[in-house]
Amino acid sequence: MATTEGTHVTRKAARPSMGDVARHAGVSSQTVSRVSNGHSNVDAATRARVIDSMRALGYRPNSAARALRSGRFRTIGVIMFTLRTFGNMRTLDAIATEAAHANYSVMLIPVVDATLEHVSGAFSRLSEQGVDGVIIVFEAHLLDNAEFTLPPGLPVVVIDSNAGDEYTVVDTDQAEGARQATEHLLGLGHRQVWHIAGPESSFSAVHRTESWRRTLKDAGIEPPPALYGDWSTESGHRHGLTLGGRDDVTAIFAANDQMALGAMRALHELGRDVPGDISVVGFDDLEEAHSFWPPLTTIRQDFGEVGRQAIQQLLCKVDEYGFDDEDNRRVTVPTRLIVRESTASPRVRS
Amino acid sequence: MATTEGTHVTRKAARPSMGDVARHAGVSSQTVSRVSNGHSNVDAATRARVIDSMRALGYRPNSAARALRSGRFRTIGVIMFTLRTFGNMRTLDAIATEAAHANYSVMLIPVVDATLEHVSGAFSRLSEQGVDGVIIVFEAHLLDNAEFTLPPGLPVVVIDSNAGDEYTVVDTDQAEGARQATEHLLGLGHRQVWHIAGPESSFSAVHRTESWRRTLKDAGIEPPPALYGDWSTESGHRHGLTLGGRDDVTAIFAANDQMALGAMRALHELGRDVPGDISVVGFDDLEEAHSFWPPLTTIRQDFGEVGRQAIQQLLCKVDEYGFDDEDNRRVTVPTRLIVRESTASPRVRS
DNA sequence: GCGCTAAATGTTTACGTAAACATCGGTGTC
DNA sequence: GACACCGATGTTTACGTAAACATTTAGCGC
Repeated sequence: MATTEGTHVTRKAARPSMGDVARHAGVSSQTVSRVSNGHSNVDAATRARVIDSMRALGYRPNSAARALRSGRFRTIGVIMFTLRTFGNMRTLDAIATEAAHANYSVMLIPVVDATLEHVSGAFSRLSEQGVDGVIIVFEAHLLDNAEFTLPPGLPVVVIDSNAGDEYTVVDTDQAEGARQATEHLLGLGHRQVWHIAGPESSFSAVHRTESWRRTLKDAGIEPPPALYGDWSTESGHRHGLTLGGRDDVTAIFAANDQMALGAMRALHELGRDVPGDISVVGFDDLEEAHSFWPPLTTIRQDFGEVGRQAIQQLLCKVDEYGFDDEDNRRVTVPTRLIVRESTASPRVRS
Repeated sequence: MATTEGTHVTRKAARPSMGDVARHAGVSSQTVSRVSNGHSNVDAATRARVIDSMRALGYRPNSAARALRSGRFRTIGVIMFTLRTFGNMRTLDAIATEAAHANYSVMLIPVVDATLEHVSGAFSRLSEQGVDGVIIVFEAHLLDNAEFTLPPGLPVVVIDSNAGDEYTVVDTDQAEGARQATEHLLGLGHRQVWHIAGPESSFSAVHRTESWRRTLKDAGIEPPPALYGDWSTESGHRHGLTLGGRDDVTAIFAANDQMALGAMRALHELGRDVPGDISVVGFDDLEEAHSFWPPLTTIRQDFGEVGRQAIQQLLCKVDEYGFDDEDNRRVTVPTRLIVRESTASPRVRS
């Protein structure tokens, strides 16, 4: 067991600073700084000597001091409502990977629930922790009544929401995806497409629903009422029972794969064949979707690209920080129809 | 469009510092510091005045300066191999939430692949960024050949691995879970339980496999060879085709839900009934597991508790940093059998 | 060889905070 | 009423870095 004195010594054996390296290499600490930051105006021999000393002493730059001095943290904050959805997880993964590439770290700020209080808390925690920019992954309207005090001038990119013109927005092309799904079913010969929608509080859900409706209208079909779920398999199951009980339903477009899965379970329970009696299309392309029974036809979102774009847009803003804050873009990432075995042409009516 | 001068002014309108607040409130900056840190030895009236000034000026403490001065960052690092598994996502969610409770931020360090190079890179990025402690979520043996230079003395907690006695380890009780799954099947009357295992490079997988084997032996049954997969539905599907083709197979324990799902798809394709012909048990309890067809009997892991325990252990180490570094514990989180409809008693042989 | 330029390096300083120490009243004790 | 003491507040200083400025040295044209 360590004595107090012992621990004190342990603590004292702190990380070496630039000064230590400089002394070891026989140069000034400013030269060490230049080497550390890769400035060009250092003699090759000197640089090598400094690097050797860094190695020898196990020098690591102190990010706090660096941030204090330079005002840059090389860190971006990510505010997320929940990590529990497939899409958010994939997006976060892409963001973190892409940020690491650019030599940025990612600070994760979870928002437990979508109350104003919690969101404000996240923002304030964020502005205390040092970040150079923020990516907000919202699916709600909360940015509208923007009571939030984001530190003014802090670069922001929003994913999965439409925050008007105030911020740069990156998002999957929800409308395009919903159109692909609906047209795929129409193309197979279905005369009508029913829709299990996501919650009306979600922008992506609303976009998908609107696009489904528009696509039907463009095809001269009067859209039936949408059935609103909450993304869960359970809600898909509930609506699946309703739709499966009707003879005139031959095609269902669910706003995500989970609800599609729940609907398919309901259809199984009702003894309806998928796709023989009813075709089902999902949205997302979960890892497991190709192993559902039957393997699910769905719309693949390119979460990786969304994350990449978000980082790219954000870092571009960070670099030009203070020069042209008003330049907010809207980046749209395309979707892809993945055809599997849950869709087929409708049976010819007897 | 902003002029250069304009932007300069914008930049100049920087965040107020303690000095500004102090001047505004007519006190010394040290008093502001005391208020900011909640020290008790400040007069109530003074404190109120300072807080008012903070509000008026929109003061936010500068974390870089604070960290530089105090040596504490109020940040913990999380090193993860991948965010793309259900378990890791849930664990991360719990860690982030729990950390926020304790007023800590989470810095996410992704490791693209499990090469020594990348892991070292993550560690070095980590030690440059300031963190007070690290949670490592590994499933591989990499910690053994610990070439890695974690900053000495940095508190570490490892999840999902067994890193010997060097670190505190928090993990799901893999052995218990596998035993529950196997005994559930035996209890239903199955005479043999086949196992679709996770990769041998994964500690959790190995634990589950060993426990399955031991449970069978304890029941006086000679375990059949395990079929090794890679966690993916695809590998589950492959082994499902093999097992489904044999008449003597009535019960399958898959090491995770995805492989169970893949196996069930294979069984469907072969026309075998689940659970009529063959019972299937998974491991994890994905959100969707209760909507698989049939709803999957599985072992639920309490990822939330794992995250909570990890944070708790880590913060406890952080607080006693330097006093008793050698106190490494092993925390085990229990599992729970969730019985659904993919398991049943075996059909009586004709 | 003179001065000029540019490259390499050193010196000074400030970033915002909090610990350590200093000061100044007031309060209780005998 | 002198003294010690304590609580509230101010003053000084250092944390590790990098920008700004200063200095030295080498190279080069004339």
